Amino acid sequence: MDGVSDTATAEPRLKAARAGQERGPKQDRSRATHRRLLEAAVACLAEHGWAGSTVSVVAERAGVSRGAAQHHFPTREDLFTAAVEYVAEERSVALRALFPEGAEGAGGAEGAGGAEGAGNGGVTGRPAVVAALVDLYTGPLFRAALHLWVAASNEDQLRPRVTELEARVGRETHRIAVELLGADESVPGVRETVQGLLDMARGLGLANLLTDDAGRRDRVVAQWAVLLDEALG
Amino acid sequence: MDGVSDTATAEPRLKAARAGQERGPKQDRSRATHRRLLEAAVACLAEHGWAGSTVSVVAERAGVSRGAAQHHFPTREDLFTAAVEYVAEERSVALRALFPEGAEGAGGAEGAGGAEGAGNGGVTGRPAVVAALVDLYTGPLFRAALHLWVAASNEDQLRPRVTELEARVGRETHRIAVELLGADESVPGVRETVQGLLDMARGLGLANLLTDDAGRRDRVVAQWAVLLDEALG
DNA sequence: AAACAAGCAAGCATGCTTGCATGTATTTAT
DNA sequence: ATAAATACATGCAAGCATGCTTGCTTGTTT
Repeated sequence: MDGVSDTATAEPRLKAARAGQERGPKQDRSRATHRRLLEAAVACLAEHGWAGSTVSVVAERAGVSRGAAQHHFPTREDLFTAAVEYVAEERSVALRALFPEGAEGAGGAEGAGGAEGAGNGGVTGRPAVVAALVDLYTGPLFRAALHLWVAASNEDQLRPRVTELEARVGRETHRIAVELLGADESVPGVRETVQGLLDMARGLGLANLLTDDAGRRDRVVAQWAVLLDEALG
Repeated sequence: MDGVSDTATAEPRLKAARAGQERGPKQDRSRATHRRLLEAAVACLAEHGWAGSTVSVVAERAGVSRGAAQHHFPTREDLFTAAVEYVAEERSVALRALFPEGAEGAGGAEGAGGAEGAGNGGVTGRPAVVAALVDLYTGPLFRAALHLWVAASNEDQLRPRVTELEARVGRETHRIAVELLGADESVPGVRETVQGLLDMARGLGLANLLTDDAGRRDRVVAQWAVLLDEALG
C-alpha cells in the first residue's frame, strides 16, 4: 500500500511479550490499516456527520472489516478520540503549509518575535494571507472538525479532548496568522483584531457548511483585508 | 397476572390534569401540546444535540407521551422541520427585540415575551449594537440553530428547509444590522463589512459552543466595534 | 343525553448499531 | 519447521430508536 509514513506515534494496546518484544505493531499492514481507519473516520465525519459515521460506515470506507476496526479501536469512542488527534495533526500540517519557508520545524517555532518575517514566497500580501486563512475553514478538514465540535458539545467523553484540540490548533492558527500578517501584537488591539478575523473565518466556514457561496465569501474577504490593512498599518 | 386492566384510570387522570393546567380544557390543549413539543424540541436540540434529541426525549421534556408527539408529528422529520420554522420565528423575534422602536423598518411587532434578548429596549451606539448582535449568537437559540445546521448538512430532508431558514434569517439579520449601525450600503464595501461582522459573530458563537470565553469575546467585540466605527464613518 | 371525533397513552414489531465471541490467516520467534 | 501471537473476518446477542396499531380519555355535536 502506501509507503512507510511514520507520523503518528501509535499507541495500540498490546502488551509486551515475554521475549523482549518492543511495543508497537511491527507489521506494516497493521499501521496502514490504523491510518486508513483514521482517514476514513475523518472523511466520514465530514461527509456523513457524527451520527452518520458508524463504525460500519467507517470500516467500509477504510476497506476493512468491522472486526478489524474493532481490533484497532475497541470502542467507538476510542476510534473518534483518535480521529480527533488525527484531525488536529492534519490541520496543523495544513497550517504550516502556508509557510513556504522560514521558521518551520515540527513542534518548535515558538518565535514570538512579531513584526518581522512578513513577505514570503507563497503567500504574499495581506489579501492573499486573509484568503489563505479563510480557505483553511472551507475544506473537508474544517468540516470534520466542525462536526466534531458540535458532537463534542454534547458528548461528555469527547468534549475535553476536542476542547483541548480547539485550543491548541486555535493558538497555532493565531500565531501563524500574526506572523503572516506581519502584525505587531504589542500594539493594543492588534491581538483582538486578528482574533476577530479568525472568528470571521470560522463564521464563513460555518456558513459554507450549507451553501458554498464562494462569491460572497471572496467579497467579504477582500473588504476585510482592506479593513485589516488599515487597522494594522 | 392482572388480566384486564380495570384500575388503570388513576395515572392517566393525573397526567391529564397536568396537561389541562396549561389552558382551559378546550381544543386549545392540542395547540398547547403542539407548542410545548416544539419548545421542547428546540431545547433538546440545544442541550443534547441532534442525535441525542430523540422523540422520546423531546416528548418527556414536553411532559407528554411519545404517542402524543407522534399524533402531532407523525414522523421525526416532521417534528424537527416544524422546529426549524419555530426556531426561525423565535430568532426573528429576538432580532426585532433589538429595535428601539424608532428606527424605520417593516412591522412593529413589539416583543410578545422577550426570549433571551439582551434586555435593552434601545441599543444606542455602535459598540452596543455590535455587542447586541453578537449576543444573538451566544444564546440557546443559536445553539439549537447550529445543531440544526450541522445535522441538516448531512440530512437530505432537512437541508433545503434549514438552508431556506438560514437565508431568511440571515437576510433579516443583515437588514436590521445595517439599520442599527446606521450604515449606508450604497457606499462600496459597506455591505461586505457588515456581512463580515455578522460572520464574525457566527464564528464567535461557534467558538462559544465549547468554551464560553466571554472575556475574549468582549475584547474582540470592543476592538472590532472601533474598527467598524472607522470603516462606516 | 348520546354519539361521534379528536387528543393522548401504551404496547408491539422492525431495523440498526454496538460490543463480544469465535474462527482463520499471516507474521514472528524458538 | 513448529508454535505462539497478532491482525483480521464473521456471527451473535443486547439495547435503542422509529413507526404502527390498539385502547382509553376528553371535547364537540345533535
